[in-house]
Amino acid sequence: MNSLKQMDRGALSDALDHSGQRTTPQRETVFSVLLDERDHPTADEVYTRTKSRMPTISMATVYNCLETLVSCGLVKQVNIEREPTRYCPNLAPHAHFHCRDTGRVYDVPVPPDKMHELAEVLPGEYRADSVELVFRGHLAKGKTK
Amino acid sequence: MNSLKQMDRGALSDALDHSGQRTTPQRETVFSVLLDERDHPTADEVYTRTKSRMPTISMATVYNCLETLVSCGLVKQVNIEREPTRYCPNLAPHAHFHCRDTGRVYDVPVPPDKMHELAEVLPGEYRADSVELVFRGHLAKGKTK
DNA sequence: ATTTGACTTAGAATAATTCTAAACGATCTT
DNA sequence: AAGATCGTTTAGAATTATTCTAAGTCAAAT
Repeated sequence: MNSLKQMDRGALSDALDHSGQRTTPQRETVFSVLLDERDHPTADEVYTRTKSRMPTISMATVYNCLETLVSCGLVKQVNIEREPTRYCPNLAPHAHFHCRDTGRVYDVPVPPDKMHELAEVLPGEYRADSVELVFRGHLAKGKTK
Repeated sequence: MNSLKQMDRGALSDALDHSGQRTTPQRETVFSVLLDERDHPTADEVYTRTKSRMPTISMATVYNCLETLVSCGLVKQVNIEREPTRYCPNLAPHAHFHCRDTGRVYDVPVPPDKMHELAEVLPGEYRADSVELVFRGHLAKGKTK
């Protein structure tokens, strides 16, 4: 038994079904790990956390599960500066803030109209289907959030 | 002899001096390679191109030179999706467009006011010193530019 | 029951980048 | 000018995130 809420369990099996893939205990557990702590963990961190709930899981499986979740649209990869890929179950459009001090990554909500304005800078021949926006800097004193 | 214009040669030695580093033939040649073809080459591509002008240069030196150029502010690293780091001598603020078909990366000029508007989405506790904006998608038919 | 095919697993392989330690070479000291 | 100094270059080894491989597992379908 993992800690997926009924709603999330449904979303998971729907999405997997929809892309012709199976719901497995490993996939459920990895998904629940991502939902439980939304701090943009790396594959390695996901592995550690998942292993504590399911000690037999392997690193390869964690990579496989993460890839599966990404491919069926439940999870997004967040890549910053060639650091290890991070995983994020926040599907709402948002930007990221990367703290130079701690290396942590925070979600930054972006109003939809701002997102559209952004697209305006693109010359006509470019057809963008995704936009990635990353801020880098420091948090105001002491705020580790 | 490399193909640096007098202006660029000056900018290079100024920037190097300013950061307490030396102007060397290797650094000049790598810099000229970046200026000559602004297609966001990877370190490997820079190595190949540089080697054709300076056959004795090593990969490690190319990495060193690139790092040096980045550290003194003449070149920017462009990281997209954990692909190999690309190098870009365009210092004007700009965004990037990453073509899913060819993998090529194009510069997209961004009006300064748009850049400022962007910062507005950041909650107060975040102090950003850099913004990274990447569009991904396809080029309108046939345009390889 | 057997087969099928997707999934999981451990470990090997890959590839970009960094590290290491030795050699080089220009400038400074005497 | 000879020698010391110190930043730079070099080849190759090391690192590390990720992917690949091939064998094993398991649940559903025949």
